[in-house]
Amino acid sequence: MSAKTEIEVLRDEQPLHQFLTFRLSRVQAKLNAQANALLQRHADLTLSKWRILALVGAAGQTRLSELARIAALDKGLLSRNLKLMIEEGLVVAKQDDVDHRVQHLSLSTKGQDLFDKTLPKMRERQAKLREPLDARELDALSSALDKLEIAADWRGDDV
Amino acid sequence: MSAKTEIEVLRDEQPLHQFLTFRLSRVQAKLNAQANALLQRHADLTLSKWRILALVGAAGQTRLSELARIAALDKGLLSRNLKLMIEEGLVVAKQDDVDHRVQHLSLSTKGQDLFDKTLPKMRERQAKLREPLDARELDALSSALDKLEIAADWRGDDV
DNA sequence: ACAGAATAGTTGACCGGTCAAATAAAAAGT
DNA sequence: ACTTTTTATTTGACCGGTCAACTATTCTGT
Repeated sequence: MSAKTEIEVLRDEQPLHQFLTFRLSRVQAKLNAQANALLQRHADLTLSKWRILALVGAAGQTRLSELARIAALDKGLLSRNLKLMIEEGLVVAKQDDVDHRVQHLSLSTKGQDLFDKTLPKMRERQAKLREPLDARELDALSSALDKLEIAADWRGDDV
Repeated sequence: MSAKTEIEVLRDEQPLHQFLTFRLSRVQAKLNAQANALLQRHADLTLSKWRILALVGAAGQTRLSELARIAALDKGLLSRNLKLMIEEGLVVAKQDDVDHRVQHLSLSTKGQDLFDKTLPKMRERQAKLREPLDARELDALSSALDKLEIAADWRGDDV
C-alpha cells in the first residue's frame, strides 16, 4: 500500500474546483458582474454606489463610520464613492455643528427617486436568485453563511 | 392604508445587509483575506498563485486555455501569474511541437514540493470552515451555490 | 491554395477594493 | 492648561481582476 501523493489525494477526494471557497468566489464574481450589468443598464450605478445608496436610504441618516461598521465596507471606498455621489446630487452631507469631524449623510430627493426606481429591479433579481432554492435550502444557506463569516474571522495561528 | 415607500419596505422586510448577494460578497471578502494571509505566512503565495498551482498540479499537465475554461479564470490573470510562476521555477512550460500556439504546463519538482507542503494547511482550513456546518447545511450550501451560479448567468433582459 | 474564421496566449488600460499614512477634531489623562 | 489617545474622514499607493485589443498560429470552406 504505497502512500499517495497529495496531488493524488486531491484529485481523488476533493478537486480544487470543489473547494468551498473556490466555488464561492466563482459564484460571487458572476453575481457581481450580473449586478453591475443590471445596474449599469437601468440606473447608471456601480454596485458599490448602489449598496451605499441602499444603506444610506435604509438608515435614513448616517455617517461614514457607521456605514463602514454596519456593512463592513472599507472607509476609503466609502469616502470616494460618497464624494462622487454627493457631486452627482444623490446624497447630501451636512456637517454636524457640535462635532466638526462628522458629516450626516442622507439621500437627496434625487437619490430617493433613483433608489425607488432601482430597488424593484434589484428585488426582482434577488427573487430570481432565490427562486430555485426551496425554503429549507435558503434557511441552511443563510445559517451556513453566518457560520462561514465567523469562521473566516479566525486567523489560523495554529495551522 | 397609506402605501409604504420602497425604503420603508426595505427596512421592514429585507434590509440590504440581508440580501443574499450582499452577505455573500462580505463572506467572500473575508475568506479571501484569510486565505491570502495564510498563504503569505506559510508559502509566500498569493491566492491566485495557489489556485493555479493546485489546478496545474491536479491536472498533471494542462494548458492555459484549459485552466481558463475549467476554472473560469481570466486569461490575462492566468498568463501573468503563470509567467511569474515559471520565473520562480514552480511551473514548467513546454511548447507543443505540432501546434506552436500551445504550451503544456506542469509543476516542477519545486512546485510539487511547495504544493505538497501547502495543501495540508489549506485542507485544514477547509476543514475548519466546514466544521461548524452540519451535513444539512453543507449540502444546502453546495446545491445553493450550484443554483446560484446558474442563476447568475442569466442576463436580465426582461427585468 | 487562399481568404476568413477560430483558437492560444500576451499585453495594455482601467477600475474597484484594500491598506497605510496623513489630517483634523474631540476626548481623556495628568 | 497641555499632552496623549481616540475617533472621523480623506488621500495616496498599490494590487488583483476584468476587458479589449493585439499577435501568432492553425483550421475551415470554397
